[in-house]
Order: sequence, then C-alpha cells, then structure tokens
Amino acid sequence: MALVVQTLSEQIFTLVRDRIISGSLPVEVAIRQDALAAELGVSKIPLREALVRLEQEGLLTSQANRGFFVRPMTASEAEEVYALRLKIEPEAVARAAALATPADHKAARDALDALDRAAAEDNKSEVGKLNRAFHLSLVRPLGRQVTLQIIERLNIIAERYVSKHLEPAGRDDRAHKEHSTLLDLWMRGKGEEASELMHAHIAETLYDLRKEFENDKRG
Amino acid sequence: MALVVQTLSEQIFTLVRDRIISGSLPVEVAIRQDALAAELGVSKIPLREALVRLEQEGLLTSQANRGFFVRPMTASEAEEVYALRLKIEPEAVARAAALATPADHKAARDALDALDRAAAEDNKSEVGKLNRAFHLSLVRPLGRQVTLQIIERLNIIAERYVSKHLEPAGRDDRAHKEHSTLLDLWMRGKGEEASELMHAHIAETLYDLRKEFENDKRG
DNA sequence: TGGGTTTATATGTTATACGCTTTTTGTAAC
DNA sequence: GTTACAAAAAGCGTATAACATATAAACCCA
Repeated sequence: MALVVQTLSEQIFTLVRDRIISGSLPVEVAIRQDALAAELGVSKIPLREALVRLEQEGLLTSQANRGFFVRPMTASEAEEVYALRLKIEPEAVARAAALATPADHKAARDALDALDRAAAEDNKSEVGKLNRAFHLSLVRPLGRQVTLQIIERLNIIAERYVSKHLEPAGRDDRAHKEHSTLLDLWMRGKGEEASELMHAHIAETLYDLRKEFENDKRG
Repeated sequence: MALVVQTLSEQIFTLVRDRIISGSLPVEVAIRQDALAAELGVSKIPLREALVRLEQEGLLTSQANRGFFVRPMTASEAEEVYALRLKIEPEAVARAAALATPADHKAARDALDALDRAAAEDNKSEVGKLNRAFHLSLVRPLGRQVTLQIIERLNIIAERYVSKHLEPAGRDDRAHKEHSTLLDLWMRGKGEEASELMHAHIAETLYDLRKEFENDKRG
C-alpha cells in the first residue's frame, strides 16, 4: 500500500470535483469561495488552490475578479471528448494488456468487482467513480504518465455527461457484460480484441448520449 | 482585441512556465517558495496557485510537505508526447484548415512572421514561444476547447525537450521552409496535404531528438 | 420603466503567524 | 572516519485578518 500523504488542497480538489461531476454545483454561477470554505471548514487558501486545479482540469472556468464557474456542458464538448477517447484509449488498452503484470491483473479485477458491488447498490456517484477507476486500471500498466493523465481527464469530463444523461454504467446490462469480456480479453493478453471492444464500448456510450441530446432538443 | 484581465497568479504561471521550459530552474530541487515569491515581488499565495497550475499542466510534481519540483525530462516522456502529438495534431490541422476564416489566416500569417523575425534575432526562448504560437494558430479555428488545450499542453512539454536539445525551430532552414509550405497549404484549404506535412514536420523533430538522446547516452 | 449613482459583496492579494515535516547540523559512539 | 542518533533549523501548508479593487445589487429620481 503506497502511503501517500494528501494535502488539504488535494482533498478539496477531489471533493469539489465530485460535486461538479454529480451536478450538485450550479452551472454559470460563481462559486462563493468564503461560503464554500466555511462549509468545508477550511480557509480560502487551500480551497482556491483546489479551484485552480479544477480550472486547469477543464471543469471550471475563471474570470478575473468574478471568480470560478462550473463550465457548462455542451453536446459539442461531449462529441469532442469522446472523439479523443476513441482515438487514444483503445490503443492504450491494447498496449497495456501486453505489459500488464499479475498485480495489474488483480488490480483490474478488484476494480471491476468494486464497480459491480456499487452498481448492485445503485449508488450513482460511486458507480461513476469506480467505472472510471476500472477504465484506468486497464491502461495504467502502460506507465505513460502524460497519456494516462490525459485519459483520466477525458474520462472525468466524460463522466459529467454520463452522470447527467444516462443510467450508471454498471446497472446497464450491456455495459456490464462488455466490462466482463473486456477484462477477460485484456487479462489473456488479447490486446487487439480488447482494444476493439473498448472502442465499441466507448462508441456505444457516445451513441446513447447522442440520443439523449436529441431528446433534449425535442423535449 | 479581446480585453482579458490577467490575475497575478496567471502572470506568474506564464513566467515560471517559461523558466521551466528554458531550463533555468534546477530539476529535482524543491522550488523555494518564499525566495521565489520575494524575487518576483509577490506573496506566496498567488505563487502557490501558479505552481499548482503548473503541476496540473505536467511541468511540476509536488510532494506534501516537501514542495514543488521541476519534473525531470526523460527520453520516454519525449517519445510519449510526440506520439500523442502525431496522433492528434495533424488531423486537427486538416479540420481547422477547412474552417479557417480570413481572420484566422491573418493570425496564422502574423504568427509565422513574428516567428521568422525572432529567429533572425536568434532569441532562443522567444523563438520557442512563437513556434508554439504558430502551431496553435493552425489548429485554433477548430474551436474545440478540450482538444486545443491538450495540444497546447503537449506542445509546451515538447518544447522543453526541443529547447534543451535542438537549435530553435526557425533557425533551422528545413523547419523554416516546412512552416512556409505548411501555412501556404493550410491557407489554400488543402487540409489533407497540410496534415501530412505537419505529421512529417513533427516526426522530423522527434527524429532529431532521438539522435540527441543517442548522443547523450554515448557521450 | 429606465438610467445613473450609491452601496454592498466578493475577489484577489498582502502580511503575519504557527503547527508539523523534512532537512541539516551537531555530537557521541563505534 | 563512518555511523547513529538527537537537537536545531528551515520550509511547507494552512489560518486569520485586512484591504484595494472590481463587480453586482440596491436605490433613487426622473
């Protein structure tokens, strides 16, 4: 177990990030720094550092002297993020499959188990987080820091859209089966097949999202 | 002209970023926050916010209670960053060429002119910055925020390696000609050709970098 | 109802202080 | 001259209070 001391600002980063993803922070309204800091029981210094992180992460925007705003979601951003994921993630999965050690295999299986358990309990925000963790566990053995960070960021942005528009990944039976097959292929070192399935898996989510966007426009 | 007020922390971000790129900040040594803040004539709060930004940007790492460190450069990171650029940038250039307006054309031409002027004066750090600006001007008309931000980040990380190992882009005659041809194709809406040339252009830089890495190993 | 002025709020930053780690220094033992 | 450990120093991360400046809200008056 890697003992990693987390700074207060890093904890706040995660906490606020999850609030943004879950949609519990209003869009287009400046985040009241003093109020949020007070609510969290911290000073504004680590809070602001967390907000700066989130801006760099693409979840917030800031305007000088006006503060930080949750970035609005748009269909075109979703298209963009999924296009990037399709271009990067499947190949990363394939390469990672070739490099994965038994420890990596165990980590991925554990991640999927945790996801399944959370899905059974219908804990929406937890499912989203664990879904991300599972996807990341399939590319982590690649060991490429920059690539991993980009994939993680894309997954985080993508999750906002999923969490707003779709049922959580694990509850969906198709996604569940795909995850299982994916893990199986991946662990057996079948990188190419895993890659193709991952591509289809991501593409299907995008397809579902598109349907919802269409509904929104009509509704 | 878009009037954009810049926060102190944002200015510091740019300033420190350029120092990292130019290599004037020692690697593997914690950045002395009080000292740097004093040198810049600011307090540590906006400085820390800038450092947090830079960490998220992939130029710094931090360890709780130990501070921020300039990330060491490695051949494998260079390979990684260039692989990502090759996968993303050429296509983005092609699509942007189709969307570019006369204003975009002018911006790109101006960027190249500025780059040429700086190259004539042999201002290494300025050339790097303007080279980045030129590359970005070719993809900006695409209008995809997330994609653009990723490309910009990759270019920034890449520039560290270029600035350490190679002559600045504009001084190199081959690069200069490629830039000219690239701009020409791009402005004439020949997206596919521009894309191919951009791919070759990036690949050549990577090739040159590899040679230097080999030298370092032997040297 | 609208426009302009005043008032109130919030942001971004400074200065100072302090607990807690980490690093360095000092000292003793082997 | 190392090694081991204790003590001291330095530096990080956070808190608090304060304030200039910019934005937003309230107000007033026509």
